[in-house]
Amino acid sequence: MSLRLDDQLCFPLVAAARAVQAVYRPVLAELGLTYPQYLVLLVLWESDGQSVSALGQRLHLDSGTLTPLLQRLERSGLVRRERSQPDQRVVIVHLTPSGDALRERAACIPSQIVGALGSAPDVDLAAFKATLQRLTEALVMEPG
Amino acid sequence: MSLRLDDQLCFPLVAAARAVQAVYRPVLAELGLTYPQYLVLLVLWESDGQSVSALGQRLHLDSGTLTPLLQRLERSGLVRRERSQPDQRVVIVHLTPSGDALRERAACIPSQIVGALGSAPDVDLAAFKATLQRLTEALVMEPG
DNA sequence: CACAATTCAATTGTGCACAATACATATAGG
DNA sequence: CCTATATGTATTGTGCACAATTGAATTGTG
Repeated sequence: MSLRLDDQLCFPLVAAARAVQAVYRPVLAELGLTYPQYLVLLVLWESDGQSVSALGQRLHLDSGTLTPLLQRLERSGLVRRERSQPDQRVVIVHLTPSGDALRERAACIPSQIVGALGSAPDVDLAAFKATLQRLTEALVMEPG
Repeated sequence: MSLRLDDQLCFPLVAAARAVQAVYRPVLAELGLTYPQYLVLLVLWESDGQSVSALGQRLHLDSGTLTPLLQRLERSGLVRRERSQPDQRVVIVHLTPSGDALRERAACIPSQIVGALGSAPDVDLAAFKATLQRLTEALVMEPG
């Protein structure tokens, strides 16, 4: 194994992740969202009223990342946070009506993004995604 | 296109990038490096004495990211920054002897990482890397 | 019941990513 | 030469990622 940048696997992966987020950025900016905020909303649109730790498991993020992010979403009026009655340690995140309504405005985003990605030729998206998921799962289970 | 998290391409990509960086983290911590700092050193080990903007082009990073990162590497004694004589706007980054010497200690990193990734079965690394690079290039050239 | 261990969120601190701006230097046109 | 424009880095501000710690609340065990 060499130390040449072009021989590394990780750099293309990280660079691609940054590049794709850059495609989302202007689209999401119109909704006043960042990409990680959008991910949180995706999860809540699927199933509202989840705890911080449940969101963290789904997105592989910890409370140090989620707490301030959720506070910003709360200041934007998109979510509401409240302690669970049965377990006061747990904070449940709910969509507000405005957060729920944003779902309709976001509906067109996936196709917009796919359109922008369309110029990447000959990429088997399904297989590519499967590879990414296998890789992530293998690493998350890892030594640590 | 749906808004379900599992249907998105981008999230697996971003999650995989984070997971791979997490594999590097403890390995690089022994050298006192972060992953982006390691990338900068990879580029300098290939070819010492590059400008900030040249590093930025190679790594797709701007001065707002690189300037403080390089200042930290300078405080660590691994690089030296000096203005180019012919063009005083340009800052050239040089490896110090200690930065150059670190290359030997880093030599074993790629194989360590490949070992950790080895548990991700059935991933054709070469094809996967090619896909990532095609994707990144297509996006970098894009509209913006 | 009491107390230890665990769980969950929040906080703090460091570092990266990027937009916007500022500022110095360099180059070109007149 | 002198000014307009372009270039290269640095700075500032916002937001994300993560380690480490804190503190409250819950659960398990004796």
